[in-house]
Amino acid sequence: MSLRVYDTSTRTVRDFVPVEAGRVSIYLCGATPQAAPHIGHVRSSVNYDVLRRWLLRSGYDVTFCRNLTDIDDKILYVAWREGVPWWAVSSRYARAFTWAYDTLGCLPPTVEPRATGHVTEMVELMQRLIERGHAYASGGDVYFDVKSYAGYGALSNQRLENMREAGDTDTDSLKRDPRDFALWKGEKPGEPSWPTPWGRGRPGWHLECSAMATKYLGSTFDIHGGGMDLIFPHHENEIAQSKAAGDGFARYWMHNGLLAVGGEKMSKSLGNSLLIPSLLEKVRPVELRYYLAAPHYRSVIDYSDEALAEAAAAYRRIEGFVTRASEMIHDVDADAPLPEAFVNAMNDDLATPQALAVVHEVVREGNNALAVGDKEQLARHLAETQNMMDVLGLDPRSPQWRSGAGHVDTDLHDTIEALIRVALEQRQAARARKDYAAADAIRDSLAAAGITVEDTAQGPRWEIARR
RNA sequence: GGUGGAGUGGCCGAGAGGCGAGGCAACGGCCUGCAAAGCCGUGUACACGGGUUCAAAUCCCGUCUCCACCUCCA
Repeated sequence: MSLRVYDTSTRTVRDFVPVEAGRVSIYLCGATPQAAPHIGHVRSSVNYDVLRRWLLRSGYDVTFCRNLTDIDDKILYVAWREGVPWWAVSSRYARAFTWAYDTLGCLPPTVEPRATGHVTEMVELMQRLIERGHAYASGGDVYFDVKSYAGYGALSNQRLENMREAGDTDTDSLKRDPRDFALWKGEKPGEPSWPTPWGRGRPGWHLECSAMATKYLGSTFDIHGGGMDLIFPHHENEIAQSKAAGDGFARYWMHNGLLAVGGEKMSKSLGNSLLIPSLLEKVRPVELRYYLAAPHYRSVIDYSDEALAEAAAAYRRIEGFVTRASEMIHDVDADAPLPEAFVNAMNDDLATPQALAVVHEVVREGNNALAVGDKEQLARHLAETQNMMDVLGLDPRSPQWRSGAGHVDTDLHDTIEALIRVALEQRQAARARKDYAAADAIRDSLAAAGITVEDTAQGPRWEIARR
């Protein structure tokens, strides 16, 4: 079985067949950096990172384009409110998004284009649309004529007559139809602007994605992704612009489910955002990633501290096995085949819940191999576990997750190791003479210093305790 | 009003006609000097009411509740 994905435009799960064999092009709607990223933004990023890693593991070359909308009404508003230039606002929050993506272990995009760097491409696209009779300039603005494009509404499965008017400008009188949307907004005093054949102005929201996706991925490309809330109007409008202009555009549309709090969608405008730094006070980044990657990407995640803590516990079970097994096995085969059940799960529209069930089963078998000292089986189960977790961006042994709590990653490592060794030798001596009070006192002292001790068949082992 | 999605055991979370996904928690056991970790075992859950079927969480009809989108949004 090869990959099948749910395609929003057909509302069915379809076999994935790329335009060009062996290569996959993905466009992901990234952020509008007008505030710090919240957990919902990061969920989207993690979901598509898993898709990308799975395609890479499946042998594809992947071109991954994630845009940054660095100009829009809210950025201008924040800049006005703070009395700083608009580009200072978008740059500041763009850095915050990059930090969040990196912290969660998302691979950097192949290209990360910014809207303001692609005005030329937008102007060209508008010219094509006007020539073909799908757009018109009016009072400095440029609008898309929705009635000129018969497919309008196909993605979101809506009929034009049921749609309300577009509220994207405050000058609806300039529109031929109130449902027409702005491709370009004419210059206003105090706002940044760029020159066009129709006067100065700035991009509308949707145009940039059409212009940038086709610039970097070609007239027709494979997958376009984003949050469910972007289906309408954003993606509907992208399709209208690009297809009306003659491009083939995206062949598969994927949408991740939103993140809710208390049953309500998280969004900047509702003011219920959970920001990344505060979540990282509760769990480690890799545990947060596990929490976001474990449910199916199209389902709603209703955030709770308890569920986050459970996810962290589940991850630690896997991590514990990998850590203990790695002490016995030093060369892991990164090319070892993945369990068939895991492959089937991932190919089935990225069924990460079933994929993780396979991981847990392999971990159980691995723990049994560890218990009986079967190194051959242990090596196999360890390699399988790490390779499966790597597909999910969750391999505990990856450099991404090695530093931080649980690891001594400074030049003090040898010193600390030696000190703990001394204490453990004294404890072993006490145990040997059955002076358990002394042995337990040493263990308690180590625990107070943040070191947990476990006795195993191979002798005591220690770790820096999790917070 | 239009368009989608959801309701599963104490909790999270899959599945989509017949064998109880998986995890967390709990309880019992094994192991341990005691722990920890791990392993083994313990559950008869599918919003409600009807129906189809040898068999329904899954299909059909009806009902209730919740969420998202219908031009700010990932």
